[in-house]
Amino acid sequence: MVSRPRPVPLRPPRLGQGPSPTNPRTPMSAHLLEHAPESEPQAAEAMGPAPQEEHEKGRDAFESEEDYRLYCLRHSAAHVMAQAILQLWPQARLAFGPPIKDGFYYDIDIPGVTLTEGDLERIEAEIKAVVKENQTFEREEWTKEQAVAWFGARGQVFKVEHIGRLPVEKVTIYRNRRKDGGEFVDLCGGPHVMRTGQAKHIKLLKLSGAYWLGKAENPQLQRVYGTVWPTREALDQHLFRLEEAKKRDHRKLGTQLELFMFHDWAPGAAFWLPKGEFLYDLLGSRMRALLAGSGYDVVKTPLVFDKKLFETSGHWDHYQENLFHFPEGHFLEGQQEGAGAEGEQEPRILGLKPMNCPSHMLIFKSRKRSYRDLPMRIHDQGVLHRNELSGALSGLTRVRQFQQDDAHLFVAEDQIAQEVGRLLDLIDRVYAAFGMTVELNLATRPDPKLGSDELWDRAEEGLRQALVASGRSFGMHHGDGAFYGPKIDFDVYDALGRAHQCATVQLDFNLPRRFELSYVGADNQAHTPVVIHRAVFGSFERFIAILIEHYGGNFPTWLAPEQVRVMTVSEKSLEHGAAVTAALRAAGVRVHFDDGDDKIGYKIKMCHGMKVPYMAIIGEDELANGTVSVRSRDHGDLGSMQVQDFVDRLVAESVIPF
RNA sequence: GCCGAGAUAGCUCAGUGGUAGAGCAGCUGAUUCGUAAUCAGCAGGUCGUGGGUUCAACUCCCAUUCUCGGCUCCA
Repeated sequence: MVSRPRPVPLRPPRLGQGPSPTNPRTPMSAHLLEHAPESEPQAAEAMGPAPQEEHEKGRDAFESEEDYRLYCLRHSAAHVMAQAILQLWPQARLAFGPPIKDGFYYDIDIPGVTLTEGDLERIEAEIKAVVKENQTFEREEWTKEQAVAWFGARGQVFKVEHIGRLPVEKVTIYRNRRKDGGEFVDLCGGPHVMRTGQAKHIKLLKLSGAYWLGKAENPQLQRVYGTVWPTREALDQHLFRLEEAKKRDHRKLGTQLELFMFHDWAPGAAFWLPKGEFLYDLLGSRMRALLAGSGYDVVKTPLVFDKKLFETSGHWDHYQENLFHFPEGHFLEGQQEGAGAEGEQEPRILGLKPMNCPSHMLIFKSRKRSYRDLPMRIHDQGVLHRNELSGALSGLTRVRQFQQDDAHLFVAEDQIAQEVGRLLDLIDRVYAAFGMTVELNLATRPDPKLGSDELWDRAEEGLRQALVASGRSFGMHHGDGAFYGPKIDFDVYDALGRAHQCATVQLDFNLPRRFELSYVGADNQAHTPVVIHRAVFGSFERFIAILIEHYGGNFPTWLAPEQVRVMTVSEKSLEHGAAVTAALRAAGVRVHFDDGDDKIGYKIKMCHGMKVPYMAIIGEDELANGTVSVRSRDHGDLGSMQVQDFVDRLVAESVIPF
């Protein structure tokens, strides 16, 4: 029952992390300090004075001064935008407008108005006016009665509702006075920057829907996203970074590199084309081999189960909306009415498994287990289906059919620390191979939870010990564990500094109980094992999407579906080209021979488009000398070398580094 | 599922009620060429699907499917 790892929002890259070929980051702190560049007179004003101090969320809440100041700036930008929107649509009702990673948003309801992309420009123009006025953010404290009266009189129903929920005596409000005598007043805990002029480098990005308080039964609001930075340069860099990310979009590269496709008739399920299937298979088979050699039992389990399995696991009650299920038998159009007639037995209900864990419980339970069998590790790359909401599907990152490098470890309580230690090593080893860094956090007991405090104490302590023993630094996510057990959250950072959650290690006290698992201990008594859900890649689909974007499609030689393209200069060298191709192929190199009659420049251009790591150019010189002229995708013309040297080089670079 | 946007040739895209276009890719021919696009010709689309309005619909309206941006969900 491994929770599906989810992408997490962009985070800034950490120093010293993996390869950052296009690491666009500029040290922000420089801009945020007192002395701004001379060319940016506004910036001196913008970043000079520290943000206002008297507020609920203080400096201490942030990791760095830089984070703190950006938070204030972005929070303030949301106010500036809200003011602009109220100028354009006085009937607008404001909900929440928080700062977020790289920017801010504001949720707004404008009765009778649906914002369009074109409106963003209008709002931006109005924002410029507010920025230019350089209004002061004036902080005031009001009683709740005052605030309710003020916002109520102005139709700000969301603010009024929110005030009612605030567990405080007095609320803070921030006031901006306009030159035309008007003013913008917003309920807000702060903190803010001093003046609206500081939000000069701002850009609105997109529109979307969002529910009031995030609940689908509540009214839907319009959310306007924007980004704001201390300097023009930082804003431009951020916009450039967004463009870069767009170029690396796995959906675009997936088409361009012929890795996978989708079809309307199988929404949320990928077709893996030969080159994509190569990646999929390489990762899967390598992982299977790796695990089989380190004490795992590799299995394959059914896709379709009687609903009883899911009733036992609890999925039927708690996960049914994501479960594909159907009555056994044939679906005949027009015959549904007759079903369930008197005397007829209810058809058996079948479901497609959304997770592997229940099947693994059945395997454990299939015979009497001894403490000598533990830890028992079952690995399964079975096909899983989850009926995700149609609007949630997105490329390979959000699909309905996928596979995981999933395993369940059945352990005795006192084996938790050691097993988790092994997992940390494994996860490090794998992510290091891709040049990705991993950050760890221990997620502890939530409320409500299953199991006694003593059990949680021991389990959390086991995880903590494993983390400490590994020598890795880790943080705490208090209360973020699953209700059935604590877990370790892994944040994996890619080349663009974006964090993803792929790997997972979760303890589970629940499933062993539901399936009534037990093993015989050395004391000849029955004991309940603890289950550890664990995955390294998570879903192959999403991991491959991350890899595509991490490398920008430029896969290293060991991973590239096509490693070398041999290309002839003219038909005079066809024979030598074929011989070189054969030599590479005989050595196991993934090679394609371009023997067409196009010019060599054109062949190179096409080959670059497919991001093949090496080109072997074969002309009359190479024919005469028995050599190849090698061009690298990443380093250009490497000159000529002996065929065997080239083959050796490719073979050496083909070693899978994990 | 909800809000918004979109769907035109294999790909990227133009086309605001009057007979569907471009570039690349493809095919055929010519060309045999040395490190990021050789030339010419040909072929290719029921404009996502189904209804409707209209003399006339890629274009306007309705429904629907899928995709995208978010929300939501992921015990």
